[in-house]
Amino acid sequence: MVVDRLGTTFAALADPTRRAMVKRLTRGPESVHGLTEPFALSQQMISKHIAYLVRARIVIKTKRGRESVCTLRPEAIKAVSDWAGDYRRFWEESFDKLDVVLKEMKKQEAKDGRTHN
Amino acid sequence: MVVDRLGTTFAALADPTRRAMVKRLTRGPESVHGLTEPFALSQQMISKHIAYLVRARIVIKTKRGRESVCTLRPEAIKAVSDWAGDYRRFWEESFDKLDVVLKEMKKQEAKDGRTHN
DNA sequence: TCTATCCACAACCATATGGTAGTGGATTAG
DNA sequence: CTAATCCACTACCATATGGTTGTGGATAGA
Repeated sequence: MVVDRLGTTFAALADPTRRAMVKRLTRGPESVHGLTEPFALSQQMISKHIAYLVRARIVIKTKRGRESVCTLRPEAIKAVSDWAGDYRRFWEESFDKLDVVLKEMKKQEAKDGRTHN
Repeated sequence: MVVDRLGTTFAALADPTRRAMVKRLTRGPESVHGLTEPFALSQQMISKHIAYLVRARIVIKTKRGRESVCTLRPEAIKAVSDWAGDYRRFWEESFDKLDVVLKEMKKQEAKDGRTHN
């Protein structure tokens, strides 16, 4: 896997559990234990998932007493948004074309007097 | 892997080769052969990568003669954009807070008369 | 001090994926 | 018809990851 930074970010976000963690962390920092509760997964798996998020720089982990507190780094998610934003024009054009096609089809249907089903 | 639809999309986009393919496909549909040329990868690997993109519904493949033509589906990338957009408010708030912190630091520096380096 | 809690580390297994090599079907060009 | 091109399919290997189990360190609370 020749995975670059953005690729690591995408890979980390591919797992629904990790995306749920990210969502939860938007409410504020949370301990590993706090992140374990809603997920019905072992503490070890949660730690592993967090490790992936940390490696992708989506989350920062700091020790405070016997707890490890996880904090969300917004830059990583912004990078995803920026990447997708580059394709905005493409899909907007595509949807415009699709719109044209749909209108053509409707016209055709009107001529045919029925659909192709 | 309990990967849902969006997860499959993220996983497909984790590979830089596949993201490069997506970029190329914004210029219009392309045959498998056409996608092979710029990547210095075997035809088999390109086919595999395309298969992942197809499975994630990012690309549609249609046969035309002896060629398979790949076309980009903008909806999939829009889904990524929409996902990241949900976090927009979070990171904008975060950056505002960061801004405040930075200004506080500058004030402090002015008082100290020097930086902490 | 003693115990419970929070967490990390290691070993282990199954599966998905990145990558190579070989082959053969289908279509196009000569 | 024959050869070259485009592409899919299979087998094979190495590694990363999802997941479990067991364990032990460190801290907080009694």
